[in-house]
Amino acid sequence: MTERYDPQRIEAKWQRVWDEARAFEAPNPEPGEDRSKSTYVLEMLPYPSGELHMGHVRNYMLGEVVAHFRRRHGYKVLRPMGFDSFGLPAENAAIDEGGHPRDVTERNIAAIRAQMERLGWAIDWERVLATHEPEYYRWTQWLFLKFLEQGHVYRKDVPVKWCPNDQTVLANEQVVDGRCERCGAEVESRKLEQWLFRTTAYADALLDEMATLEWWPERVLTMQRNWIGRSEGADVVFRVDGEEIDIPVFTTRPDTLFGATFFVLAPEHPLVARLVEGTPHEEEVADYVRHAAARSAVERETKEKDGVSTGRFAVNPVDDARLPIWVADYVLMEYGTGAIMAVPAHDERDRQFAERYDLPIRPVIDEEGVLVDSAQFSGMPSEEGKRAIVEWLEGRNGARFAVGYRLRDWLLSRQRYWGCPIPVVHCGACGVVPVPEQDLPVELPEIDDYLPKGRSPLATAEEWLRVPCPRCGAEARRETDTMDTFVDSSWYFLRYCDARNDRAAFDREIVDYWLPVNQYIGGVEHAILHLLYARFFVKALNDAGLLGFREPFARLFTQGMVHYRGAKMSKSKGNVVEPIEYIDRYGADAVRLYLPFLGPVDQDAEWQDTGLEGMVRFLHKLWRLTLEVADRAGSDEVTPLRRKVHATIAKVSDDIGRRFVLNTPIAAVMELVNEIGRAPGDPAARFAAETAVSLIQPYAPHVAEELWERLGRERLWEAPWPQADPAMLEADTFELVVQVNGKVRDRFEVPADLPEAELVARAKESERVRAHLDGGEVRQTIVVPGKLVNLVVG
RNA sequence: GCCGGAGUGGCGGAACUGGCAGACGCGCCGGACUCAAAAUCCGGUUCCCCUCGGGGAGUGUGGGUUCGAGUCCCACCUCCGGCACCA
Repeated sequence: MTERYDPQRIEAKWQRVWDEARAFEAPNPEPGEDRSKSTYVLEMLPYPSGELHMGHVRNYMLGEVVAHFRRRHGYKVLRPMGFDSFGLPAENAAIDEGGHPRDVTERNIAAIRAQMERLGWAIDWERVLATHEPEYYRWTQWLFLKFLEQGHVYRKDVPVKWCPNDQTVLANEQVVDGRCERCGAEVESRKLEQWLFRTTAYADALLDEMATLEWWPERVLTMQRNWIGRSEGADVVFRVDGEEIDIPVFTTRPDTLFGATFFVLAPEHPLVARLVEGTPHEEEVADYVRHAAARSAVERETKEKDGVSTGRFAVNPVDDARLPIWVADYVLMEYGTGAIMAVPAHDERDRQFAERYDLPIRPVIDEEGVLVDSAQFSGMPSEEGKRAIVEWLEGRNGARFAVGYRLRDWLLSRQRYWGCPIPVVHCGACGVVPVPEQDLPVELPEIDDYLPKGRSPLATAEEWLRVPCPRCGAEARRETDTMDTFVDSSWYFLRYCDARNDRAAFDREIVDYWLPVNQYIGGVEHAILHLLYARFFVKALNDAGLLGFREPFARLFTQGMVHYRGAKMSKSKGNVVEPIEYIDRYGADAVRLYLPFLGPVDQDAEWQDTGLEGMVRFLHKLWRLTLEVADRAGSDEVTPLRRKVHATIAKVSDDIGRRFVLNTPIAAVMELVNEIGRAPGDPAARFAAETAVSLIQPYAPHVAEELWERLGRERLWEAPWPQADPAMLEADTFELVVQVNGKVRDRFEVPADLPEAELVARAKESERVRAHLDGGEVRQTIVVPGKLVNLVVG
């Protein structure tokens, strides 16, 4: 009777061993150390929301396998972990349950870390960080000031999206269908002076440098491309008839300029009031503007197009035609210049508007795509016309080529407590003054009430608020807004490299050694914002000379979600499966093994309890068979099982190392173990078991380590990865497949070195093949060496 | 509408450059062990026909290229994801 596999006992044992051996710590490089044998494996840092869930396990298993695999290939592996610990949920929990958001957060971090340790993840805990710690956000603030100094941050009075429920300003990115991404409340519009990052200045860099990201999923690149939304066209200047006022418009269709029949301003356009002042239209237009402002974003998009006339005219620079100027909210102030030339013949939206208000429609392009009724440009293909018209106008200062972007600047101010304070002081005399570097961090004050009431909760901390101006010494006030948490997570991967540095955010030499990240792993939900912001940060820091690279993540992998009972796991649906329950029952190794086995890791997958049991059965089998063969003598005899071992090594190594496919390696090892069970007396059985244990180590390291020890070996975590012997991959016989007209009719063993002519002869001798020739003549034979013979019969 | 991705057994899914479709796991069926059951282990399992041997069909649909197509090309259908009053 062999000893039973007891996961709980061996898991605790090996976790202790690894801990004492500091097995997964990655020392920083000596000066000048070659970075080619190092690798940085990074998973998106978790938000500490309480418990670890299956999605985390699936995510971190990917990094886990890569980290073990590369370490055993001789790489120095950096695999850190941290917590994205500022943010609304902790603050809301504190408001609901009382207590400080910090206490809620730190309790959650401790709980999650304990569960991660229970899973035995190969993480360098010496580098752990949490973004809410002053040791971290001190440098977030320092970076903010650096950005300010470089002109990447600015303040602006902006109409902001305001969530009446969360009492905070939302980034454009956080508004979905006119509703708050977080709570679903309908978003309102307000004017506030806000801090923004000038991300638009990097629009082209963010777009162009995507070309270097060959290892990113196509869909993520597409999403980023769509998000930046670059379109080429021209700025064309229209003059208000009878006034010295020029209004530029952005258009991607300068070829249709001759088809413009009216002109539209967004209701928010600064010239609207001036154009109608003192005219009979003043009241009607003011009315319309007021109503448009009150409309929700949803309403504005779904309703039928409407607008009002200003009674004014704009002069079309191409033909001096007088176009009536309208105000309509289908024109957005945020895109282009907030004004458009309307070409109802060639633009669907303009056409709808023209039909409703009976405005003229003038086609200027025929079915062949050639310009008509366009003065000297008539007869030109429209693409050529675009260029020609702009060039012609350019000479008369009426237009210039221009590029429009969908991307907006990143609004980073938040009127909330639980975030990184913005390190500036407002002085009546000096204006906005940065907090001097030696006074960082500006720590969060202790306050009683975190609930925002239309202004930041920090504004209630009277003593904290009042400071002397760092420049002139007069009484001044601190900035009371905090930063969007995306700021915290836009540079954490740099901090990991030099996590304990208390003199700088990071040392450039060390960061340049580890980065770019060799493999970044996370949810596709971060495909746009987080990844775009992190890329922006790195580019800006590179331009400031703080980094030697321009893209943070060389290779990206986005993993799918884990579903349960046909739906996304969520607390409200009550279909959450807690990893810890399964770890208690079946052990960490079974849970670790199951998540990557579930299906292709880039796709969503369904958790099934019986599936997990299959993993438990496999581990028991591996355990039993390995102990059975453990005290056998080794043998070099070449048997089918020995060949199978080498084939498995090749398959597993290729799948993990080159293709980054993590489920099929598990299947391959299972297949090998099944073979051991079927050939118990095979002289290669011990070698096969040893290899199976070694190959499964990245997935199930505890049981693998224990069995490795029982096999008389030590320290599997740093043992070299097995290598397939190429000679063993080529058998001296192979199974020849014989086809007739492409259909398999027979198969039999033949020597591997048989010449082609002989293969064909053998194929023709087969009785089963002859039965299918139907007396027909073999007109052609196709031979694929080592594989098949296909006889073509006419 | 535009862009990206995917359609394979009862289920999750394998099949890297065209070459034995269905690896591995789940489920189901049969067997061993057991007084019995559970657990465990072993075997079978694409569908249809067949007495054995075997035969036929088969990767969303319709065409095409090829000795040979899940894989390549064309058209279409369905599903998933992203973007969208973006001028």
